[in-house]
Amino acid sequence: MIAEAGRMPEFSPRQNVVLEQALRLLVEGGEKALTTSGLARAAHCSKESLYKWFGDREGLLAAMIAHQASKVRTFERSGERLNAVLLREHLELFARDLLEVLAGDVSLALNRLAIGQSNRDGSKLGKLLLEHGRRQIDRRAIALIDAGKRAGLLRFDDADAAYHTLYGLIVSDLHVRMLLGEPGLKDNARQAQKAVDAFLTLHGTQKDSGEALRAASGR
Amino acid sequence: MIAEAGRMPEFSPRQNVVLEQALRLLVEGGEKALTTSGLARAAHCSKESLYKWFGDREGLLAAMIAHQASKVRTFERSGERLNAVLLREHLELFARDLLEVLAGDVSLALNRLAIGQSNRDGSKLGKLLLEHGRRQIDRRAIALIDAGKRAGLLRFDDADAAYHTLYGLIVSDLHVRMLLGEPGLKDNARQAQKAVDAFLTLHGTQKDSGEALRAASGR
DNA sequence: CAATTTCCGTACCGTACGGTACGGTTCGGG
DNA sequence: CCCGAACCGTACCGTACGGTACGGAAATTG
Repeated sequence: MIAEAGRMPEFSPRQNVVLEQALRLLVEGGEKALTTSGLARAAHCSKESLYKWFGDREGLLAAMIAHQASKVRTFERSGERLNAVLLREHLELFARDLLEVLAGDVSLALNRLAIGQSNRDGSKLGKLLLEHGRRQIDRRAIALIDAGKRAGLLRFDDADAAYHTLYGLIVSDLHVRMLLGEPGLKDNARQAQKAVDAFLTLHGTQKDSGEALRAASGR
Repeated sequence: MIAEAGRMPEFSPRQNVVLEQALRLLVEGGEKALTTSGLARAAHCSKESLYKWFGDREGLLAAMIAHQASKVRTFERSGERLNAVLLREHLELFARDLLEVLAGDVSLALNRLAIGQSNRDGSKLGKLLLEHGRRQIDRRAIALIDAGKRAGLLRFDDADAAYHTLYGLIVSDLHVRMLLGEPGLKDNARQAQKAVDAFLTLHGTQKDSGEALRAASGR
């Protein structure tokens, strides 16, 4: 173990190119299309190098998840002072970002891959995907609603429970439906508004309606 | 096409036994464990019979979904007159049933299977799973909340949207987490209560708290 | 420039899958 | 009782995968 944990592995540029090709193959053709031979051909490298760099197939899959996660850094700017309008805007932005991320090609492909493997490998990939892909966005949301509580705009006992409520209101069963092949929503922004309205009805401290606030803030 | 639609295929008893074995193999070992040879061995039938009965592998998977769906008939008793207590109880019962179904071994295995195939076969299995496995429970819930509205106990514009809200409050991201290999909840009933409380806060017409109602009804 | 390491492309190996073919057996109808 | 259909068990075929081995090219190092 090295002192600087959390950002240790990180691959060489050449390896990143290979991982990018691997993701492309996975997105285009699913798990069956991601073969060692196929990846070597597509990325113009040798199978021998693949096994030297990533160990075996599972190591390659794990590397793909880590690589993808390293591309989605979520910024946390919690500097500004919150008011009701700002909180609502940040919540809606989070909701739209979440819906967009979940509907992304690569996200869906990786989730399908991990789910497909999750009952024969002891769900190692599943754990990895949840930790790498989810922790970032979870922390952003919890930090936001915690700030809302400190500013007296939200009321709840358990931040984690409140966050799960928010998540459920935003996503409902959409994620699973998309994983099963259904198309996404026509209007993510509308869904984000509705979800945040409901969330503020449940946990907000002010009685103003979403409509009124949106009218007041000029959209 | 035969006149009696909706319950046409239905397999012979022998075939149902084979399908049951197929589900067992799938639950125990995932998709990789469900091979034609393995199934023939486990079910004491010949591969030739499998191909005669189900066509090919995909036909077998579809038959497994249909077979499983045929076992989960949901009863609709909408006779009795609704009041606030009764509505809440029915909503909580629905929530508990939903959580229990989603956490079931066979349900998780079939969902994993369909999701794993959904980006290489045009999501045919995904459609099938959503239609067979979901329509029943969706209709039960929508009938319930529609009855709630007719009884003046619920208020909403779009029953479908309200149902999706209820679903999100009950399930949140739990289904995906379980598909990825995480264990389920410790207490489904508690989660069901919380979700129904929130749903009634959003769409109920009466201001009584869940706590008060539960105390009044003696649990 | 020479030595050494890294890498590529290909060929190869064992295995296991989906699907087919076939001989022997069971079983129900005439 | 006999015939045909359905079925079982097994053997077989072509294919494609994960993983390894090897010879030669390219790049790195001193």
